[in-house]
Amino acid sequence: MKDVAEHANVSVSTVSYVLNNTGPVSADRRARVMNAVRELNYTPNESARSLKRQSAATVGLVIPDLTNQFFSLLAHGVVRAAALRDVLVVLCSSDSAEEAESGNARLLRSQRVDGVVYLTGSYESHTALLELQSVGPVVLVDERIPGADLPAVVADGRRGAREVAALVVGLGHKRFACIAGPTALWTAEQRLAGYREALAMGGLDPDSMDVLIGDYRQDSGFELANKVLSVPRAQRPTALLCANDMMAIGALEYCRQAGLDVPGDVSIVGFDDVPMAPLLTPRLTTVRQPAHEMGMGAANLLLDLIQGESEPVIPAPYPVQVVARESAAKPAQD
Amino acid sequence: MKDVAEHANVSVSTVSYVLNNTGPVSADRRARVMNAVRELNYTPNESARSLKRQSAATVGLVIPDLTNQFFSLLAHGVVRAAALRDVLVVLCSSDSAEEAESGNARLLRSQRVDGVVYLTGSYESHTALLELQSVGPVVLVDERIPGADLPAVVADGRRGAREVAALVVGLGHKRFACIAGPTALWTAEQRLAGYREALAMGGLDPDSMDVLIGDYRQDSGFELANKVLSVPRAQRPTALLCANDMMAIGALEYCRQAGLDVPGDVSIVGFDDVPMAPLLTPRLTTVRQPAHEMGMGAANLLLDLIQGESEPVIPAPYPVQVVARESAAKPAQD
DNA sequence: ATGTCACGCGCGAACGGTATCAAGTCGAAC
DNA sequence: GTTCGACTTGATACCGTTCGCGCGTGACAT
Repeated sequence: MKDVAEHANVSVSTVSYVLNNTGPVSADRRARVMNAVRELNYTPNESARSLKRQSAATVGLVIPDLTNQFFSLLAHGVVRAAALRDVLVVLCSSDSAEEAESGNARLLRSQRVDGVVYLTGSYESHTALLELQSVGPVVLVDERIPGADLPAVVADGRRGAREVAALVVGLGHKRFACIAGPTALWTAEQRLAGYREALAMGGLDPDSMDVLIGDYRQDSGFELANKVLSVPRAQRPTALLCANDMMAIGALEYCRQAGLDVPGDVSIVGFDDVPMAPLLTPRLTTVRQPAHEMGMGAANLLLDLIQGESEPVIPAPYPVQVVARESAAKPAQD
Repeated sequence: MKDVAEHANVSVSTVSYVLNNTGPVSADRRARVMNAVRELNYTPNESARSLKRQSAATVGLVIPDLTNQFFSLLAHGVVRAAALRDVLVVLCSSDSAEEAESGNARLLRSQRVDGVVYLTGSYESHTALLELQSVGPVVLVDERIPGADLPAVVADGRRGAREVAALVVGLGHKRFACIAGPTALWTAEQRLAGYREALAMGGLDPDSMDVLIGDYRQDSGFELANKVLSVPRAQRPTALLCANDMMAIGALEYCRQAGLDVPGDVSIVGFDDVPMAPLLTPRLTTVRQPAHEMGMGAANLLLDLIQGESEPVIPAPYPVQVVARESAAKPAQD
């Protein structure tokens, strides 16, 4: 920068002024500076900037499982929105407990990021989250924590669940089972509530539905499907409501291995509408969440929060849409 | 830090010494400092550190398409390995041309990252890459650039392609078509070469194979399958070699829509073995690349390069493994 | 008992910017 | 012709760390 100043015959402050568009600089000096910058191929040192400014133009993104396409779509949205505002994104995996802990804890509190977008997965320790919050803004995605009122970007999961379950009820199913998400998770709870509402509205007893708790991963979908479906046909549920697509995929896989026909023997629906959903056999009936938009929304919300200008405008729940495919159909006539 | 020093009745330099384990410090002073650190809940300011040290303990990761599970697995490997060495990862999408350009260019040259792991996708502008290289180490993953001798982490794609093609040849197929990757990509070329070798070894004329150039995305797989398969049955290839799984999935989807049976009418194989591959119908025969390991390998290589101590030990190509499933079978008897 | 030496420790100067504030220039108005 | 003010510009302190030096003190050898 000193070089640039010399080269342009001005002082460093002037260079700073033109680079940041702060302070008035006459046209010719500005031009001289710009030329010098170009000739010297100069780029400001961001470390120095963030040191002085006490902000890093960087946000953290903690994500439970990149393999879940719903999360990668979200991540992409975050990266995109951040890039549009000239902000970098550092990626943290919270796949395992240690990763979550070691990574997140030291992350924020070292001035390397100005805030974080937190996608919460199956594993949960809210303490880590609250600790994060003490250092900078945190926005939650696809989750909401009842106690603290953290800004959160969510979709209308309850409604989506209700609608997709209503669809299945409308098909004539009577015996339901549900592979739910971790009870600690608000969204999981919402979806379950939605399912039950739909049953009730369809004149069915919500309590008759078998509820199994999964962890949003494919494996647990497989195992729980095994548990709930490997019973005599007469007691077997004819419809399986899965709280996300990964678990639905696991359930589908179980059925395939167990020789159960979907939707002939059992209807299965998921939640999220990951890109993979329409590629399965049968194509998965599910509820579409606008993952990419939610990611962008979260990033923008966080950045607004950080800049602190517009006070936090927490977005309304994003609309969801049930997409009916082939994995749910009329139950076989008994 | 000054607070810590005061609180422990030592000078700031002493604090720095104990925090970095540099310089000799007596036991009791060290203890006092540690206590003060704990009591004050102090964390060093990383911006200041990187300013002084001229390094950021951060690497960049540029990735073409997070939705492709092969890439997300790789990304996870990179993040994991980096975390193990206390290094942050900033994520850059090179999904579209502008993203690639705006993101990458300013990324490295601002001292915010010490190097980058570059996953090259379908879109390519080597110029951007070379520019990156002028500022810090760059390691390529799943790609190699003939001209420049960049350190690269690759799998033995040629061998994998040869073996999977040999498998299909062994099944008795005679009419082959291939949906290849972009010709600009070394790995794409390697795989194609492998396919041709296998044909030759099987006594078939490699030039008889129809080669279509895709871009590694699902859509192009669909379209090219359409192009090559929508011909009278007698001329239709009985085996379709796809240079990655996403395109194979597209091809599978085309067959489904066109009413073509796989593998009855046409056998299809992919490359990568993404987690989704065994979930398709039919389960996709493909070649497994150790994506996670490659990601970790790349990160470790990059970090070695950055530390500059051990001179770059470019790893040998990672072994691949053909995994035979159901999408390739004997051709129908004519 | 005294001179040396090594080991611990603290001072102060960078690292590369930003922003405050005082100084300087110039035109206009009295 | 002088004063005032608007508009630019430059010098400088500081952001939080790291690290090269030099100094003081204890131990050891003579």
